[in-house]
Amino acid sequence: MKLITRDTDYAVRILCYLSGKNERTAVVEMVRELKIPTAFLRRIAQRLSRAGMLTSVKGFNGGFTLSAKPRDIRLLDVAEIFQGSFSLNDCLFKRRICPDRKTCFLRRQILDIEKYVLDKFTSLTIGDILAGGSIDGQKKNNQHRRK
Amino acid sequence: MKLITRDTDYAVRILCYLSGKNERTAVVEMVRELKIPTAFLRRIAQRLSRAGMLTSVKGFNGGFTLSAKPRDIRLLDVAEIFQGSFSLNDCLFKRRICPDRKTCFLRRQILDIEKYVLDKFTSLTIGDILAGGSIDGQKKNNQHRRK
DNA sequence: ACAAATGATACCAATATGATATCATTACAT
DNA sequence: ATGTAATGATATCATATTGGTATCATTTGT
Repeated sequence: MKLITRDTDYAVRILCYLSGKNERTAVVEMVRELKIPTAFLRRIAQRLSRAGMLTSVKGFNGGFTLSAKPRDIRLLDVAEIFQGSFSLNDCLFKRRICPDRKTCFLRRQILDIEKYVLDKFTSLTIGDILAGGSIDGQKKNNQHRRK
Repeated sequence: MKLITRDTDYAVRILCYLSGKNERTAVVEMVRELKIPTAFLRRIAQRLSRAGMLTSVKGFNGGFTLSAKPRDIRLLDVAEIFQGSFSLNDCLFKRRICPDRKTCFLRRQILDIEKYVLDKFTSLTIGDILAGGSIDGQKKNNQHRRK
């Protein structure tokens, strides 16, 4: 059971790092700070850029900046870039008509659980992560104030 | 985001089917009823057997029977046979010391969500699935009575 | 001895994951 | 104008997981 992949994890770190900076930041600098393999970090930053989460500037002194406020970047949207849709529609049984009532019930249970995960991923933002981490974990249980 | 794999799904169907039967049941019969490819069903039944959920009898007139009451077979245990441990320990960061507080916070959130999933999978049993399905979905919201 | 069953494995194709490498393009500085 | 520092786009690769098949060994009732 793996809710987020390494790409998503790295993306979150990149977004958090850029939240604390006002200037454009080049990949080389991020690599230095975040210990993520250069080529990999580059690809992740590019994907975030294409997705509109980062704004990029090419050429000399180029680099990346956050396109939105940390508070407005939802974990769900980050995760979907790298892990595909979290939509509840694509369950195992997509293509066939419900074979019997029993497995239908299971399916409903699974969908309920997935919905819970979806809600959590939707309400958690980069801002929450920054806040949760910077005050030594004391604000740990405050992250749902926007629900 | 896929909470259960096809093996687990098929295993649940097999367990549900055997719940409704008192005699030993051979793979051929299950295949007829459950529309699962023979070789695949066989492998799944064997794994369930090795895990102690089914009791098998070899030879002429052999087959499988449930080893426990439906109410005592937890979805968690079924899923773990096919999908490995749902333990919360194996997060992405297993091998390294927590690189910074921000991602630690993320990790805690992820672990909390995983714990929720774990709880659900633990409380749901084959018995619940049978009950949920057999009364035309009317008992849909009753499945947590044992929590 | 035969046939009907499971046990144990080995294998295979497709996809996802984690990561690297390369060439093209842009843009500043001189 | 040219070199260099940057991102853009993509191709490639190794490994693991998933979904499924095939085969041979073993057991057992008739």
